[in-house]
Amino acid sequence: MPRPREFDEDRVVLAVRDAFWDQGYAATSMDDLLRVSGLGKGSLYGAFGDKRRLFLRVLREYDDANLRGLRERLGSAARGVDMVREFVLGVADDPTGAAARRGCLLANSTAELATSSPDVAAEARRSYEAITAILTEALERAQREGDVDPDAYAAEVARAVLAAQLGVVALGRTGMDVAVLTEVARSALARLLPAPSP
Amino acid sequence: MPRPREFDEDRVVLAVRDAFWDQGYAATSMDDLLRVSGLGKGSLYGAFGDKRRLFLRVLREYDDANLRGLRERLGSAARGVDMVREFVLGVADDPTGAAARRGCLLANSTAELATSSPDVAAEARRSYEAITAILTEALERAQREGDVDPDAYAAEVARAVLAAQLGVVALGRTGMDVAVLTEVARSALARLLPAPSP
DNA sequence: CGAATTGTTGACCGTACCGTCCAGAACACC
DNA sequence: GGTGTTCTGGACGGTACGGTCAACAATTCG
Repeated sequence: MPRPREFDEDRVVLAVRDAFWDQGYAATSMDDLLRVSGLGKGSLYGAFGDKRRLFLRVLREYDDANLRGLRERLGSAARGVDMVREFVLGVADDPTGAAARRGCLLANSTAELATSSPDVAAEARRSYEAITAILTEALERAQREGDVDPDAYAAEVARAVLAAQLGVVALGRTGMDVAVLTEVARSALARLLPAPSP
Repeated sequence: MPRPREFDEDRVVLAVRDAFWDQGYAATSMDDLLRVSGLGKGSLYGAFGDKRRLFLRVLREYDDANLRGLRERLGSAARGVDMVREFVLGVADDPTGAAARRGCLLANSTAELATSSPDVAAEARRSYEAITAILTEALERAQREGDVDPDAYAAEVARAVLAAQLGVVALGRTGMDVAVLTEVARSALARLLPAPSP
């Protein structure tokens, strides 16, 4: 009996995500969101609730997509160590530097909102723990494959790798030269992944 | 001939800094700043200009104080490597975790504003380059003192250490357990600072 | 004491904010 | 075709926003 939706929820979430990503949460107005989504006020509020709820949904979907992508890359990587390296080096992959300047929506949001919004902080913990688990798995595989020192504690290395990646993300946001950024990622990786004694 | 100021500029800058630090730039209103500074509107605008100018001044003074502190610690450290270790471990120093949750004003601001404000991005580049230089000096001293592999390229290690510290700062902001955060810092340091072959 | 200069206060302006609400439109089912 | 249900668009309200301004206060110098 009901009237059907005229819009695709996923498209709206993506459009809204980009707005939050580029401007930050507080600096993005509801008018901005209406503009980029193309919806009217009643539709947006009816389908997603207020600004805060919409943002949290966008953030969760962003994180979930991100985790799915990492698991896929782990599954398809030739070697476990490749996935770990790509995780860090990928931050500086775009030669124009645009992706690095944009950074990560989760990292940006955590920095902006963690103090005032426990939900965002909790989401960040959830996401980073999941990433750590994936990296740990990748590193354990790398140990079996002989690419990483089997005596290292994989979970500990995973956390250090995550920290390094987050640092590279933070540096990328400053707009520093992409070549230098790549060098930072490369040198951090070289030291964090202990090579097996031959 | 003029009427003297009734307030201390430095106190105002510190109070305003705390407001921006805790709430972020966009979420802090001019009314908030008037409240925490205790000034009237005319005084604040007369002495510091608009919100944006005031923020940039606060950020610059924060950075300068930060760099001064690092140089002092380098000067007073018993060994160069101690200063480097303290730089990373200090993030998780507060056992209550409050300092870690608060994070770094520069890192928070860069994540929130780098896209929309070139001034903030430039300030971040300036600050991180200066920190890299200080860390490089500390690491070169550590090499002379026999605490770090003399064959390592100090500037490269310095950049990796900075990335690791920024990563720990980012993780700290999520409110994760301080003990775990300390372990992350410790394990990253252990791998980033190549010990000299004995 | 008077003139000149700067600091202070808070009223005021126009705008933009977020969220609600309602009248009408579009469909499904009978 | 009628009825019930949801969706849509925009008008509307109350508030808070950043910033300006003018009147008044405090001081220094002549």
